[in-house]
Amino acid sequence: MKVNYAVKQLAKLAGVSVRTLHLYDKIGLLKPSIRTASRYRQYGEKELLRLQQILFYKELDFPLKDIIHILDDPYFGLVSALEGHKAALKARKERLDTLLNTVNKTVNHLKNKTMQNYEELYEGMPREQAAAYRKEAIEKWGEETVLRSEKALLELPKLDIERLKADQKNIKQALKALEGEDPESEQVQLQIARHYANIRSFWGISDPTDLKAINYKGLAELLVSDERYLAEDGKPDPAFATFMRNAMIYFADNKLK
Amino acid sequence: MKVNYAVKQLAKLAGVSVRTLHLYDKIGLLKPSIRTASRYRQYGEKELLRLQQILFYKELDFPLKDIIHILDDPYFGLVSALEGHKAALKARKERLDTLLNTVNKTVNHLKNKTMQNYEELYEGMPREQAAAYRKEAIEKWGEETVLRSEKALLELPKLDIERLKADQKNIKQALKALEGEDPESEQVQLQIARHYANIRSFWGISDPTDLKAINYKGLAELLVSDERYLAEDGKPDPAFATFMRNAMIYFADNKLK
DNA sequence: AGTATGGTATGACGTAAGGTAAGAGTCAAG
DNA sequence: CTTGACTCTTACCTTACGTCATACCATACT
Repeated sequence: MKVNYAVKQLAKLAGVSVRTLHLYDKIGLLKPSIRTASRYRQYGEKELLRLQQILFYKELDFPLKDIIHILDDPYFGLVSALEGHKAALKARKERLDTLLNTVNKTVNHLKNKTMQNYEELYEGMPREQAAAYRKEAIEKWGEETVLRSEKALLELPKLDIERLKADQKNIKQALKALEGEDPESEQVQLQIARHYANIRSFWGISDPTDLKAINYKGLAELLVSDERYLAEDGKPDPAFATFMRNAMIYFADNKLK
Repeated sequence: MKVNYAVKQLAKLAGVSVRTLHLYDKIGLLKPSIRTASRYRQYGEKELLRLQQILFYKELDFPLKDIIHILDDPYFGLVSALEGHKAALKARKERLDTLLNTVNKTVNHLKNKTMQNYEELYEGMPREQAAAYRKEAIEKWGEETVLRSEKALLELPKLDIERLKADQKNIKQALKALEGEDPESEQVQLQIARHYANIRSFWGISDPTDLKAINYKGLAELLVSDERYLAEDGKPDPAFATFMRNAMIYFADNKLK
């Protein structure tokens, strides 16, 4: 009563892939007991047992070359090999401990330099205002985008965020000073371009196609429909809102593709 | 005052190989600041700093692809990446713990099934006799060989060693029964061949060239010069020693190459 | 008998992070 | 002008397979 397994059967039995058995055959780790006339591999019980042993040593992270020796050379120093292996494993574990320590330290270090929470992120705005801001941003760009960007913002070093916020303030001030100019003038458009880049940065959008003209125009409409976005000091400024909307729309239509 | 490093200089400074810098250049991880007219790479201070950062993340086991993103994309979620990495490191550590446990168990299991010490290995012989046996073996085959074989023997499952010992006894008894025969007869030579194989196994010599004819003949001479080697029960047997020596020498001269 | 389905064999390419080597060009010093 | 030290690019090698691509084989169904 001899039992024969085809490659796939043996593979399923042992939980390995057919490719693996092909490989083991080629490197002489596990040869089929026979080949059929059409060169199909046939494995018997002995091979199944050997495969179990192979998998055991493989689980111990022995390279296949060593496993060949372990199984084929009865005088192979198995115990010393295991002891040596144990030492190697210990060393690797210690290295991992060191790594974990370093990673922890790094994370803490970074966290101290980053925003701690959403209040801080939206600081400067009244709480309800921040909530509304967020809600509308979600409506405009979708929840996923906003969450992703917030996550990125929270991980950004404080200085960078402060820089972004400061930039935004500067841009608005520069625009405010240009309020009498033609919204299509080069000076205004330059500031609008800065604003666009800043918005993209703030939302963590690196792929230009992610914030298309249509979105930016939507943001422009948002400006006039809710003056809150332009209230530097809490006081609305509808004239400036309209001015900026026009500049943004022109920018979106002409400079963005 | 600008400082320029050639590849080898930078490599030495940072403790990496030139090939590594070539690779980092090719994958866009660290490009030289300029190339000389003859396409020699030149690195500046900025590149040195970047290399330091690269090595930091590399020590944390980040793949180079990730490091590119970490360094080039300011919106890369570094903290989440680190947290995720920490989780991966923890998982690897736990796996290592499991492995260490298994290895330990395996070693203990094996040790229980193997010889514990040299006394046990040479058991059956009086202690001084074992020491002399060992000393002469060292003279014959060299200390390294003997130590290696003893190490192998000590790691061999008990059953196997017992089998070897039993075989040796059997062979000698079979030869004793053939003492009146022609040493060159096929029956005798068959047993001698078994003896030779046994000796080889016992000394853990798997490479046939390691125990050449000359050694085996040396062992044969040893037999008559010191009858202890044939004293089954402690009583010398010079006639049998001579018989066996002849058989061995014939075997060595004719069957071994 | 022909075909649809699915197992099989072989070979080749790709992976991560370089090591190693080959063949050719470059630089500074003696 | 030669020698030795450097450098360039190209390309193959490593581990333990995964993933095709191509072609052959086997069995069941029509």
